[in-house]
Amino acid sequence: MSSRLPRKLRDTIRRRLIHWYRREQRDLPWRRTRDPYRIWLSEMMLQQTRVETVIPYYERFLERFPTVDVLASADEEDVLREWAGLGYYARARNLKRAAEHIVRDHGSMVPEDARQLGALPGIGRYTVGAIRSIAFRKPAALVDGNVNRVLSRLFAEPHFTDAALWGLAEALVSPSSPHEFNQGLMELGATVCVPRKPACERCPLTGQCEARQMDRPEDFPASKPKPPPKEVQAVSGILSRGGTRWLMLRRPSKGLLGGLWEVPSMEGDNPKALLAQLEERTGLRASIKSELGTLRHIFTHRALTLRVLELQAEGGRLKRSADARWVDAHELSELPLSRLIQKTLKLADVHPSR
DNA sequence: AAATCGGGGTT
DNA sequence: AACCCAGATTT
Repeated sequence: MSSRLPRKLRDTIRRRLIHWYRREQRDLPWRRTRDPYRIWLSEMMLQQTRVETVIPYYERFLERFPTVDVLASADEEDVLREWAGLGYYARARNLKRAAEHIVRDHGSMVPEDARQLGALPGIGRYTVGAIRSIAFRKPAALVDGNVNRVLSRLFAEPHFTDAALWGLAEALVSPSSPHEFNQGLMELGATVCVPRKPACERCPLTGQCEARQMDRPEDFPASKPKPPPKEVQAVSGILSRGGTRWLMLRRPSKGLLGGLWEVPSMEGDNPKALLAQLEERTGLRASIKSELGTLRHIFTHRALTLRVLELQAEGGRLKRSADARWVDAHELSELPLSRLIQKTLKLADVHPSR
């Protein structure tokens, strides 16, 4: 693959991109540090998540978990709570598990070695390249959505294979300043070479860009048609005790919203089934007191229509369990809650308070 | 190779 | 409403 990249072109791209990045880079929190732990954290949060969304989470997370040792010895629930609202919660569980590995097996130091990094949970090919190039200044390549778009346009290739893309990235990466080159590629994709209406007049690589030459930047890369999210019905029930405590259940650790807390819920549109499941799981009997309303919530691959009911306690006693609790408004604020549950509680006029 | 896994900003 | 974001993991 590198054989198809003339050395002169490679050097021009490197030089122009790095110069542009030095001049135009945004001032972002993780660009003010070389602490590998902080670089790693930023990369985990930035997976499929925009810079502007991540910044406040990043700052708060580091106040609470300033070092890999603090993170490794923290409770998973506390880690999830700092992550709540950011999405893709497996990232937080993997981050915590990886921190434990690093403390136990690597003397609390984030490893430089690609194999050791890649063996950590939640760290794939992209994140290995990001940590090695940005934190350790190793000439490691990386490919993310931005890099894919920039390279596809540079070479007017609508359907790069992964192998071709990674081969190009490896051939291109600057050995003398890999951190600036890689971040420059991503920065360009994020601020100039954007998916729609790219600002080619501000691009340092217009002279090298084949898509620009064809005046068709938006044709690259070709986007694949994605199936629409599957429509799903669900029903939730709010059960309170004296209007001051509410029944909350912990979701299983794996799968959708794993490890987060929710009100009793189930798929389908059958309130009686919900009541039956509630009694089965908690030992509590309840009836339906009122309809609070309907919520619409879109996940990436699922479109949820949720009926929210107010339940009325009819007896029984809560089985002792780590996964079911009566919580007051303060305790509610200390549980990791997804956006969906935050919306559900709001609809029921239940407000977590610190 | 395709499906799963959140949430939100842009256009 | 469509698109996609500093992707990883499971199936």
